[in-house]
Amino acid sequence: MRLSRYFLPILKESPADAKIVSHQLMLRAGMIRQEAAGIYAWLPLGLRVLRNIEQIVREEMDRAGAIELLMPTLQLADLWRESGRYDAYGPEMLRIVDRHDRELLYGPTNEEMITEIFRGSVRSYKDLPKNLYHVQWKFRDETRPRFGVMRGREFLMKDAYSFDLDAEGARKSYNRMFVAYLNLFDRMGLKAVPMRADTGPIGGDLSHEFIVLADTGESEVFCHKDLVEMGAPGIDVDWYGDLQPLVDQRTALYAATEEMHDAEAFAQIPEGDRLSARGIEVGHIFSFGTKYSEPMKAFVAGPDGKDTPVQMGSYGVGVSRLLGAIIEASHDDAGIIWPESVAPFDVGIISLRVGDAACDEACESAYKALTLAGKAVLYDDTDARGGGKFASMDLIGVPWQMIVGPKGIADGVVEIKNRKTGERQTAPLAEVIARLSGKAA
RNA sequence: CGGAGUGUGGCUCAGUCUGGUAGAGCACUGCGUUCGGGACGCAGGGGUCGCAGGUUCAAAUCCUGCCACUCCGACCA
Repeated sequence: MRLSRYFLPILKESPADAKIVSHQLMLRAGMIRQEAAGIYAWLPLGLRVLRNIEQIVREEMDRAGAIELLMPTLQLADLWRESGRYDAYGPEMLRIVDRHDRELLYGPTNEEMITEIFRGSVRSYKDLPKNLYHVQWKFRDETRPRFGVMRGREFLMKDAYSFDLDAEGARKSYNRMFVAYLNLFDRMGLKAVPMRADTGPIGGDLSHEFIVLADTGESEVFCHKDLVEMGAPGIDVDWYGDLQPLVDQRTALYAATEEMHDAEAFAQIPEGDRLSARGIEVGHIFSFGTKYSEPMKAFVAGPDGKDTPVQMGSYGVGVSRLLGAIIEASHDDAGIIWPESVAPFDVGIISLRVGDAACDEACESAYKALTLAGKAVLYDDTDARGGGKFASMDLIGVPWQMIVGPKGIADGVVEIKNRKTGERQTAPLAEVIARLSGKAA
């Protein structure tokens, strides 16, 4: 993408409304624009990152055996009356009436609808287990939206729903998601710690929140510090085998959110290993048995031919919130430092002298070669001054930056800079192109 | 929902107390000089001061009502 043809409204000053660094940087980098309290338009740069994150989530869900579909944002009130949640949910649910006076709602979550879809098609235990998910916009009418996309009213969520014949199967489904979540957050460069969590209005008995530690986080959390550095299991796991040991490994040590905190148990941990911190909830998984399948009559025939309500679980990832979480975890004074896996562009090319024939030619050839190699390239071909270009490229966090100036080109070399380490080297143009072409996107 | 604030050009804000021709910086447009880490000069364009009423010779400024947004708290898979 040539910057001269792109839409990238960068702000030099930080809008006064933004109180936390991720919100400020998203606004300054021209990723989002607020349209109403807790409601944002996603500008091109923000959308690119959102899509990258979404794609990682999707890949890890698919790998763990979940199947993607897409449910609508609007749902019938009657569906929610079946589970009893239409009245239970309260003013956080946005209720809408259509021209025929039919009561609708903008979905805050989809347990009811997925249960309705499931019961309409599945009759036999032989079709189990199943895990269906989608990535869709949700709306929750929070009394006080804040912190940009971290607590918006409209937000993008991945929600998966599992269906099993019995509790043992449900536990396996839960474990698959547990492991998939560890991998998915790891791929985004995040250290997310699973913690025992309250089930809230979703209900159920087993639940973990995945928490990214950050001072600006909204939740107070307590855990053993070793959990933070425990790496992800990796993708080479036997998804339909026994995942319990992997899960046990991560749940044996103490970790709980404020609601589930047990001060006595926490005190048992050696003092130096205790971690009391704030965190951002980026995922939340639940196992809730027959809470919805029972009242909504989602039954399957078991081996004995008798109908039994299916065992369910639901598994959420706050996709739009993750942008905020990643920025909170990875930035410096100059701006965002995107992990390469989610960066909006892989490589930035900065031309220091637009109009200089040799300089233009070098930039064009690099731009062409890298684009053909499948890299997402942001080519700053504007005639702004160097300093501003460096600042912008750093602000939006492009991981690799290639700096092309007339002085270097006279000797056939360009400068290459890594956003994260700040390391800069000078090397021949062809060599730099070859190196950057080979880097994993 | 309780408490506290803010709405003035695209952005950050001054001006409001004490009514009297709407301002600054950044951004933008044109010309010129510049050019290796946010340049400089000159000349420009752009705002019914959140909305509606009221007071007044005169309202961004005073009064009333409404709307929107922000912050602290409560709330929140």
